[in-house]
Amino acid sequence: MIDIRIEIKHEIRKAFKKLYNYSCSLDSISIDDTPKNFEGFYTLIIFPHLKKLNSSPDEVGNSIGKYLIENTSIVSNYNIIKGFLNLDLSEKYIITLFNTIIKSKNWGINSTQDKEVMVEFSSPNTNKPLHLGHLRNIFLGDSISRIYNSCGYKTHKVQIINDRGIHICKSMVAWKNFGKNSSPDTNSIKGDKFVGDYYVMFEKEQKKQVKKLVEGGFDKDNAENNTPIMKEAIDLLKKWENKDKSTIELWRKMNNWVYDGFDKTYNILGVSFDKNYYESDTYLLGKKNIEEGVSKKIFYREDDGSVWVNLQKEGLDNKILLRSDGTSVYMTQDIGTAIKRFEDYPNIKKQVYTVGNEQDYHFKVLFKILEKLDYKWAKECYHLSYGMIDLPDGKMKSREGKVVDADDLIDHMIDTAKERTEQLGKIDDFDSSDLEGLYKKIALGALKYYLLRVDPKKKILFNPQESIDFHGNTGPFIQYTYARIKSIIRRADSLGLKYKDIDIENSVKLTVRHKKLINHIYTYPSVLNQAVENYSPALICQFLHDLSKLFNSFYQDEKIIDNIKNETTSFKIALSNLTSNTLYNGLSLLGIDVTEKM
RNA sequence: GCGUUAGUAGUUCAACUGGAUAGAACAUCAGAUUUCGGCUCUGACGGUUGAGGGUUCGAAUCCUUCCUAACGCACCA
Repeated sequence: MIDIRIEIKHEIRKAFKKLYNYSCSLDSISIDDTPKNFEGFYTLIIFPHLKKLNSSPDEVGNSIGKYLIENTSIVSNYNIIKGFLNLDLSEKYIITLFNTIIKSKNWGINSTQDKEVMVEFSSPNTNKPLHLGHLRNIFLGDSISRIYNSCGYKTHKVQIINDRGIHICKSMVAWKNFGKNSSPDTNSIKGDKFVGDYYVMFEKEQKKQVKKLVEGGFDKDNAENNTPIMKEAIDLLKKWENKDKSTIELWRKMNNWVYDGFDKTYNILGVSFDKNYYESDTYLLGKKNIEEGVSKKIFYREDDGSVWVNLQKEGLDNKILLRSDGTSVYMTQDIGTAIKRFEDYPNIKKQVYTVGNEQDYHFKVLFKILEKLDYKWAKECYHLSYGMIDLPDGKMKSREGKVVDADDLIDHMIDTAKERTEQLGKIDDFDSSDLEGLYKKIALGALKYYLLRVDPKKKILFNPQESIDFHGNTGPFIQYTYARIKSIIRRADSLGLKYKDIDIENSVKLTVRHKKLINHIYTYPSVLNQAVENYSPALICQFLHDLSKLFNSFYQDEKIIDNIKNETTSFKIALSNLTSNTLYNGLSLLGIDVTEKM
């Protein structure tokens, strides 16, 4: 596909040369979209060139405008306002664009898969169920990997599961003490919820015991590590590290409950992973890599035995890599995991870590360390950092139990979707299993879109009312537009109207709405490129919302299947069909399903 | 204290990386359906872009000083 802007830039450069004997680079020519309230599609900004041209904006605008009309087939008209030259695209050119899109079959999709990329996301701890924060992470990571995929990359979706450490031992202790051999099955609740409840139980009991100790004269910091129940947890962690059989068994059992629960949630969300990395597998690798770094003098060992890296030259600080007792810290296993991943997949061009912005500094340090260790791929590691989610009454705090549970939220969204859809009463020809699928699609469409439409870097204020809104800039609005078009297509099919593989000739009269719609669809591939470059599904949301508005406006303005049924009718159906295909493709990159009726 | 990031209509978000009169959506108000799906469309209202200073043809965007908020600066994960 040819980028329209670049094509225009080339022509303008030629015009400058020919009319003014003025040479400039393509980059110095800036072409913008023409703002809505002015006539035209693209706008040349003349100001930057005035000095060199030694002329006035009007003069330059007129001569360039005339040149483009006479010497290219792109421009049919122009107007100049101040130093801005607004260019109208010719019908002939728009028709070329239209035919290009029609012939490409899958506009915007690059299925070469000749590059590889790894995307890490989700990566939960195993002591708590997934919450709203995870959902943003999961949707982002999943969407980014889908976007990569449609831009020609083979993608590997992975997560690192924090399955080991004091947190899971806390759940284990609580279960041993209060669990009475119960299980998710006996209590008929999801496994992750089950284990999470024991974690909460631990924290409650811990609080009680700390209070007791403090009353007995302990100072607070000391008390936290000296309660009987905490001692038990620490003891369990030691046993785990020494591979105590019954401890490992319990650990495995509880983690498996959690994985069962996670799988159910992932399943509803429609996300999956190609490979899981487990901290329990990789934390020892990191230690090995660090010892090697010490012997190469990249890291240094303090007298007490702890290992550090000095990053002051890089503008950062010193960072500990191994504790004095030889145990690993977070950074340790991240180093090991990164190295292992590039060993597992030597061809990946890029590794994307989807992790919240609270860890910006951590990843800066990690990538610097990998660079110091002389891994060439270190610069291909990218931290896809995203903002936290705030609730109307403040920040989510998982330690205080102030979280929005993922499953509860989804259930609630599905209920709302059901309620609203029933009110509309357009579902007579659905059977009950269709309906269940329909509500789920709408609910998740709303939720995914709501969390993806905001620039990842920015924090999100989660407003429960707005998140389940189906009007305006929302997922269901776009799903509705799709369903609406599909209804037209069904009708066209039943009437035997032709709209596929048509070649539009000049006999079709294009309106401004047609032209805007075609131009918009034509830019889809460049939107995808931008989305990849900026790691931003939000750009796709915006594109789809604009596309839906353009279509609905066109739909309202004129009858698509009219009585005339000539080439123009075919064209309008084809344009609708093209719109629905693009909506379908775009939504699928957000992980949002469409529905033929709703 | 130091560092990072942010602050835009009443609210939630945009602004093509320095371009025009800062755009959408929600909410509010006024309209549109003998019609292919009204979860739609067309308008109106709404702004000193946190504040001041600077850079230039031109600043929400770059520099600077304040103010406010979040996060980070652990032998936590």
